[in-house]
Amino acid sequence: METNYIEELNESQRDAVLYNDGPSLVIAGAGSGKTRVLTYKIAYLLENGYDPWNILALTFTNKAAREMKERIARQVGEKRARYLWMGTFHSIFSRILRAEARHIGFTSQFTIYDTADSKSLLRSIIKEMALDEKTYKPGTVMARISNAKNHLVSPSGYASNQEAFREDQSARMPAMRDIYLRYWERCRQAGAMDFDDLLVYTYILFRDFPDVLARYREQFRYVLVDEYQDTNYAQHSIVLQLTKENQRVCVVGDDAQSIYSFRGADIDNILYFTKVYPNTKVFKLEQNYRSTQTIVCAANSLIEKNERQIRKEVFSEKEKGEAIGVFQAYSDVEEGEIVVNRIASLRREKEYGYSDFAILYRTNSQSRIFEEALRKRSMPYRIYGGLSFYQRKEIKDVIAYFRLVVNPNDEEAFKRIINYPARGIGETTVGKIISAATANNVSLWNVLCEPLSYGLEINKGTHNKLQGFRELIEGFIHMQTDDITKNAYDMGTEIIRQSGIMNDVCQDNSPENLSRKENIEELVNGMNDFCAARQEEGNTNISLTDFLSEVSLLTDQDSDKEGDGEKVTLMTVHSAKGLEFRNVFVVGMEENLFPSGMAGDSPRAMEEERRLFYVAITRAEEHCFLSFAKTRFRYGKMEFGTPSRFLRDIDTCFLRLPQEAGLSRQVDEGVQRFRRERQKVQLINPSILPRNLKKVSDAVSPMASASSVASAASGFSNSSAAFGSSGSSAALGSSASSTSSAATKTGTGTPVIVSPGQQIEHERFGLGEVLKVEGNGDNAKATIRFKNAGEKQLLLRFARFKVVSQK
DNA sequence: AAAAGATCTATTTTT
DNA sequence: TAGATCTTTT
Repeated sequence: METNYIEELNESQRDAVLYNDGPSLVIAGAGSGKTRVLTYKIAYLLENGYDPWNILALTFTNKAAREMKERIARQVGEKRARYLWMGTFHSIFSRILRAEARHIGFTSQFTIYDTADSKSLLRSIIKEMALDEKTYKPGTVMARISNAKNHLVSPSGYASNQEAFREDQSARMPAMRDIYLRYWERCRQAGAMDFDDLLVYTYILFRDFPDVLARYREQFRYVLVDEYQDTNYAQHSIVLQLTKENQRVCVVGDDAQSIYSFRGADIDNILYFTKVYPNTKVFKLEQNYRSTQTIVCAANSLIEKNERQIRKEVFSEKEKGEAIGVFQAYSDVEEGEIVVNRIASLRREKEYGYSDFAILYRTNSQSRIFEEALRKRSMPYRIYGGLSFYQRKEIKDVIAYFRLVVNPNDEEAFKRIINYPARGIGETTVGKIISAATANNVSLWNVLCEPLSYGLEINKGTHNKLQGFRELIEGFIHMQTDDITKNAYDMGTEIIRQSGIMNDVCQDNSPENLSRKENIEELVNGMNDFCAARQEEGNTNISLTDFLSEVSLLTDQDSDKEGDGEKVTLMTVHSAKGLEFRNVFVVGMEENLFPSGMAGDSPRAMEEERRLFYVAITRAEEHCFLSFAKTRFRYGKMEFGTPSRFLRDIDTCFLRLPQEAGLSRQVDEGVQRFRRERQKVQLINPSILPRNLKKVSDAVSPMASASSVASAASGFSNSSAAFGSSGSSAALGSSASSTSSAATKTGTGTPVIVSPGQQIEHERFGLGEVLKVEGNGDNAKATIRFKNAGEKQLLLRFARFKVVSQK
C-alpha cells in the first residue's frame, strides 16, 4: 500500500513530511493537521528504508501515542506499527531504564512513585528531621525538588548551586538541600523512582555509560517529538544526547500553545531549537482546518500581543463565521444562566447535540455554577478533572500490595498497607521501623525481616504481628515465583482475597463500601483485560510486574470509559488542549481570574496566560463566546470583578460586544438588586444558625442551601423559594441538634467490662456482637461486629453502648 | 478508634 | 464557601 503524499497533504505539510536530510522544526498552528504530519512522516520513513524499531516517537500523553499508533497502523499495517518505539517520554524511558537498571544501581523491578507517594515520603522526612512543618510543606518542597530534577540538578549539584541557595534562604528553607539528598537516598533505598527520576536517570545513564548511549543512538536512527513546546530541560537534553551526532530529529509543536511552564515546560526549547541544531529546517503549518475565519483571526489578533513567539500567519479557508459573542453578567450565577440559555437557543436554531458544546474555565472551582445551571435546565453534562481512578484510596491500597510483592523495598507501599486491613500495627511501631531502617541504611522491609539485627525494640505481640505481615507478603512472592501459570489477574484476585481487603470491603453494604467494592472489581476486570490483550499479542507470562509497570504511568485521561454520550463538556482550558468543539464558551473572563491573579506582574507569566486564552479560543470550530461576571463568589466572599484585559487584546472587529448603551445603568441596577437580595438572605443565612444545621441540610438535599443563596445573589430569585428551602433545613436541623445534646450525657467514666460473645447495643451502630477484647483498664479495646455497620474497633472507655445479653 | 470541632488555605496538572 | 488537615472530645 503506497501512501499518496501529494493528494492527502497540503504543500507545507508535504514539505515537512518529505524533508529528512537533517533536523527539522515543524511549527504547527492550532488545528493545522499536526498529527497528520507526524503520522505521515513516520509512514514515509517506514516506506523508505527505516525499520519500525529505528524510529523513536515521543509524546506527552498515552492517548496521543495510542492514537498516532493506530493511525500509522492503518497506513502501514498493524505488524509494522507494533514495533515502533512510540510512547510518552516517561513510558519509553522507564522501558529503557528497566532494561538497563543494573548500570545505575536499580533492579528492573523498580517502583514508580506517583505524586502522592513522593509527598508522603517528603512529609515523613520533614518530620524525621524535626523541621517546622508550616515552613516546609510537602507540596512546596516537592515542587522545588521537581524543579531541580527537571533542570538535571542532582542533590550535590543543588547543594553547591548559588541560586538555589539564595532562593532557599529567602524562602526560609535552608534545609532544602538536606531534604533533597535524603529524599534522593530514600527513593534509592526503596528501589523507587518518581516521575522526574525517569528523566533524570535516563540522562545519567546516557551520560555515564557511553556504550549504552551508543547502542540506543544506533537503534534510534530517527527521533520525533510531539508537543515540543511542552518539553522541559531534561527532556530536551535527552533528545539531544540521542540526536546530537546524527542530527536526525524532527520536533513538532506550537509555541503559542505552551501552557505548562508550572510543570517545568520551557518555551525556550522550541523558541531556540534552531540555535541548538543550527542546520534546522523550519516548516510552518499555517492553514487552520478547524475554525471559522473569524475565530482564527480573533486568535491571531490576541496572540500578536505576545513578545516571545515565533511569528506565523495562521489562516482559515472555511466560512467567515459569526463574530465572537461577548456576554456580561451581573453575577457568576447569571453567567451560568446566560451560557445555558445560549446553548438552548443554538440548539433550537441548528441541529446541535449537547456534545457540540464545551464550557471552558480557568479554575476547577468555576465548574459548580455551570453544573447547577445545566442541572436546572436538565441538560446532560460531563465534568472532566477531579480524582482519577488510580488516585482513589481503595485502588491505591490494592496496588500497594502489588507493589510490595514486586518490590518489597518499596517504602511507601509498605507504610500504606502494613496496617491495612487493620492488624494492630500502629504508628509507633512503624516509626521505630523507619528509624531503624534509616539508621542502618536499609529498607523498611529489611528491618521487618531481621528486626533483631537492626535493634528493633518491640514486644512479643508486636513482633508476632509483624512476622504475620511478613509471611503474608512472602507468601505472595512465593506464589508468584513458584507457580508460573499464575498471571497478573490470578495474583491480583488472590492478593485481594488473602490480604483481607475483600473481607474489609464486604463487611457491610454501606454505600461507601459498595463503591469501594465496585472500584476494586473494576481494577480486577482491568487486570483481566490487560492479561487477555497481552495474551492475544502472543505473550505468555503476564506478571504483576508487567501490569504495574504499565499502570503506574496511566492516568484517568487514558480510560475514557463513559467518554461519549450526548453531554455538554465542562473542563479547564488546560485540559481542553488538543480537543475541539463546534461551540465553545470561555467563561470567567475577568481580571484576577483569567489572567490568574498568580501571574502578578511577571511578563512571562502573563504571556503564558495569554497563550492559555489562545488555546481556549482555538478549540472552537463554529461559535466562540466569551463571558465575564461583575460579581463573583470567591473564598466565601462576594468579589467585584472587571473584564479581563485579554478582551481588549482581541481586535474588536471580531467581537460582538454587549450593548454599550444603557449598559452601566443596567449594571448598577443589577448590583443594587443583588445587594438587596443579599441582605434578605442574610436574615436566613444558614451560617447564623447553629453549626450542625448546615451539614444536615446539605446531606439531605445538596442543592437546597447552595441554590437558595446563589439564586438570591443572582438577583433573579423569587424570595419564596429561598425562604422555602432554608425553612425546611431548619426543621431538619433542630431534630439533629437535640439528638446530639442528649448524647453527651452518656459514654463517659470507667469502661464497661465486656467479653467475646456478648451482644451489645451501640447508640449509633446498633446491635452487635463482641468478637474480642484487647488491653485492659482505660485502654481496653473491643472488636465488635455490628449487624448493620460492620466490624468496628471501639475504645471501651468512650464507646456509648449497653450490654444486651450475656450469651 | 472514631467523630466532632477548629484552623488553615485557596491556579492550571500531559507523567 | 469548601476541602484538607490538625486537634480535641467521646
